[in-house]
Amino acid sequence: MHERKHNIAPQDEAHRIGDLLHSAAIHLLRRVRAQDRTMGIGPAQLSALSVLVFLGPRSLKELAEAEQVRPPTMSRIVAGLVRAGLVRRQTTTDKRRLSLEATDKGTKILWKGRQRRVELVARTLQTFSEDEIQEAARVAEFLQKLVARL
Amino acid sequence: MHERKHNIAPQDEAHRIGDLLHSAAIHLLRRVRAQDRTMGIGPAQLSALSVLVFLGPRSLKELAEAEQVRPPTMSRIVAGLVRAGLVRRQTTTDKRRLSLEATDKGTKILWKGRQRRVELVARTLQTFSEDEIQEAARVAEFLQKLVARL
DNA sequence: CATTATTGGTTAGCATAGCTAACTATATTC
DNA sequence: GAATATAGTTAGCTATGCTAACCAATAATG
Repeated sequence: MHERKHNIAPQDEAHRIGDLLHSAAIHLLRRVRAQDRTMGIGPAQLSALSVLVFLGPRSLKELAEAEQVRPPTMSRIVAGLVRAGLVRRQTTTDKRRLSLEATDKGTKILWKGRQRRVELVARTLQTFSEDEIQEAARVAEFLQKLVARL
Repeated sequence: MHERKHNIAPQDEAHRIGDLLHSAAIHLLRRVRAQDRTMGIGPAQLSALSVLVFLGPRSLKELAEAEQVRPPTMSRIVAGLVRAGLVRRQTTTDKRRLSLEATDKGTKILWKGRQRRVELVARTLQTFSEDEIQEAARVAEFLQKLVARL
């Protein structure tokens, strides 16, 4: 056996890190979710709406895939958004398909919601030092890279 | 106005980072959640169970606070865990209060679930270089610190 | 070109998880 | 001992997840 004093086996380390990330993600979202409830739109609706606003119109299936949920689930989420006047169903040449797009109201609401959700994290970050904020930027970018590869 | 060429205003930067973190957290959990469903225990139950396993017995109220949910919500989560034989309700000297503790079965299930959830992240991490894994470790620790201050 | 298969979305029905309001039982306080 | 406070539960609402079963429209195939 090789000497491994202060070295953890890489796969154990990967698990430990995965664990920490997972836990951090859960708690971050729990905190943020509390902000969401103040405006009458659920987290799944807000997330789906953000896809339409930032990535543009999508079919229901595409939206479901982007959001990692099944079509019936997305169908209901969209129904809620349409009911609230935040999303429009447009027909296309292929009459099976829908083109889902955010309304102006939806776009406005999204920005406001986004602001609120992010506010909490941003406020906390502002209590950090300059150096720490820079580190936070690196952290966020790394996470983005990681999640993209997931 | 002061010269600010390559410097973004700190509060904007904080918002940008908050946004990235928020988005990363959502997508990380979406991916991981798919793994969860393969074993018959929901995310809220798993998360509550993990508190009991890793931090020890708790009253219902304490558990609700740790998990950032209201007591009635936790009451039902616990009911599910008890029904599944993963958690035990113990009476205490104060007969209003409960001591909730994980059973052996609960502890075993948790470890298995945890393994699966983390697996995906760990597998992805293993495709990274040594340096990147070290960076990931710093990232995870920073996030932990951030979330703790939230 | 008619039939069959595939694809896109919805509906129905189930479970989990979040909430508030209202209730019961026990402790605490005056 | 009576009033008040605290711990949990129950009831009832909404939102989100799923699968199975369905309809409508398109694509593929004989």
